[in-house]
Amino acid sequence: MRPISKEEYDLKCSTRQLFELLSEKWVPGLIYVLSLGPQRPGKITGRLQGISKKMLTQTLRNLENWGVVKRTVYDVVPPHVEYSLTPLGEKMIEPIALVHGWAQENREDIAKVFGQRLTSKKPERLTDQE
Amino acid sequence: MRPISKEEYDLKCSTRQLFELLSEKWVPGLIYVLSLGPQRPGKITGRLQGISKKMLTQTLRNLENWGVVKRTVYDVVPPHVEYSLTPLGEKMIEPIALVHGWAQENREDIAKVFGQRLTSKKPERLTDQE
DNA sequence: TTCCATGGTTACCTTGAGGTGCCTACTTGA
DNA sequence: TCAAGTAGGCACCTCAAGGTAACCATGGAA
Repeated sequence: MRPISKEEYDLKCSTRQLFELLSEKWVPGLIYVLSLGPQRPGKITGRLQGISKKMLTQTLRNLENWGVVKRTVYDVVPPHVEYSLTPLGEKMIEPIALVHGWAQENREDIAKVFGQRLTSKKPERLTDQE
Repeated sequence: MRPISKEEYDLKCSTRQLFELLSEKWVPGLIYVLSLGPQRPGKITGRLQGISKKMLTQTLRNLENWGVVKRTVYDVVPPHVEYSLTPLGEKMIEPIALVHGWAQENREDIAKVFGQRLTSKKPERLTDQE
């Protein structure tokens, strides 16, 4: 009935690991943007509202080391660099797309929760049990 | 062809918001555990390897404020408290289950990436472009 | 000869998420 | 009278994620 198996949510649980990977602030966004096709850094910055140059480079460097992203340099001037997904990266689109699809269908609910989250960072029970 | 729409990944993008919600360390795990049925804190701690008492309470309190989790107190002694998902919480199972399912099918890939991640926290280009 | 665009690197700093430990309150049982 | 189990609050601390800003190298345009 419930859709999730009873597997322990332990440190070696792949679900937990995946969430840990995807919880790095710019990772899902970057994979998402690159899923639209190979991109130059400038373009990526334009599409990822709010990312700084440092975080862009850093996250790309990480994804590169993980084998998720490929960096291609064209030896011209001014420098021309392009980032694209590796086959492994292409695979990672799927879970992101799944979440994306769900998020689109449940905008209102997310907005509701997200609003609550913003207004009460410090946890506080709103209505006290009597 | 590509499964993700061209919607900007901006601050109001529900996908981004959802990832932000789910990236809180214990949130997916807690929703997952509660998806197995209402649970008492002791039981939850047992199932969520590594969570501290403080983080359990804090995360539960947050989820409660967001309307995702319901807290029920039975006035007996010793105290008996139970946490369960609200209808909204039940809805949130779905994206988590989707990621969960994908993670199960792609354990090896995740392990590969996750391993890389652990060995190189500080980003460093492994092979230099010549 | 100064400026711009490109793609980075580096040092520095702040913030807050998350961890540890100790305290309370209640009642039952040894 | 003291321990133990239950639920949780509170103070404190640390580490690292992530932000800002300045700097470098290059060559063509103005």
